Amino acid sequence: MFSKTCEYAIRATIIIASESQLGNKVSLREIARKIDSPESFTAKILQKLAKNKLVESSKGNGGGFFVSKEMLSKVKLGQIVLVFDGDALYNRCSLGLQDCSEIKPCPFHNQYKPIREQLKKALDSTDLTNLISGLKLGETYLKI
Amino acid sequence: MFSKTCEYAIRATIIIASESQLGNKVSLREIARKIDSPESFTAKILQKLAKNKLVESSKGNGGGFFVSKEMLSKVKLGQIVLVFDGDALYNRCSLGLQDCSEIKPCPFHNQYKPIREQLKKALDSTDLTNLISGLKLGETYLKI
DNA sequence: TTTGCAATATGATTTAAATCATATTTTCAG
DNA sequence: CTGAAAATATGATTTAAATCATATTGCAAA
Repeated sequence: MFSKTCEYAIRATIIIASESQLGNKVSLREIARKIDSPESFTAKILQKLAKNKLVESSKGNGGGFFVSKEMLSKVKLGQIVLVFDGDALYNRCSLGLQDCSEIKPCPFHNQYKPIREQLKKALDSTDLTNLISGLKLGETYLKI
Repeated sequence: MFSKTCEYAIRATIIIASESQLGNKVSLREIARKIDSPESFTAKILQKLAKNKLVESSKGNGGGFFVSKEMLSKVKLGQIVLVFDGDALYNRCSLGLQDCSEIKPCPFHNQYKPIREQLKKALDSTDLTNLISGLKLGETYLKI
């Protein structure tokens, strides 16, 4: 569904959010290790996250990645997906037709529509707090 | 959502089903033209469809691709997706975690689960007849 | 039984995604 | 004010998906 890069981005953001709630910053090295992704690849992803203000970062000794308290509830999963995979998931015709729309639906459009809407809703209503709350409680996991 | 190859495959199958209902066979050339896909690429896709018995084919003069009446209701959209994209859509963790499961769900698992099930249901309950019925009525379209 | 049409088989190329590597800049601690 | 830690910037490589090209096989009609 999501690109691999996007999957990594989401996992990285969850790590950052999770640590931030404990008051910690996380370094690239630590994130890469925790999401089992090569460092230089992870670096690019984190840069993009930071540039798009989905996470914050500070350079230098003692620096790292983090999110502020407000961001925990403001940043939605859908925003991460949008940055890394664009709006294809939301708008692209499931059969790849250029002209597919409400007034000229493709043969699968009407069956797919409610599913896409449900997905959109889930992505846009899930914020970072939602994603990390289960982790602390031991109800959800982020291990490979 | 689907790979491009899979999208082409679905469109091709719809064309074939649609023509079959009128008693016609369709040639590779015609299909490629109608789904706006290069011939040699389309050829590979059609071969795979035929090999997996999702469509039938006959060689030689007057030959072409077609589906029998029974197949129109037996072949489900989900089967085409399975052949071309595998079961990733059904089983792969949305965050790419190997261990994600009901007992060790990832942070998005529970939100995603109902959506995936709805999608699975839609794919497995949509047969070729469903896909072509709207076309004849002018309610759905397959043009680029 | 030959000829042309049409599917089949296989391999090569191109393109985009994923991954890897290195150099630069910034910040803090000492 | 210097050195190490850390993010940032950019480019190269690898891998997989998508696309292109050509040769082969089978069928049916003339």
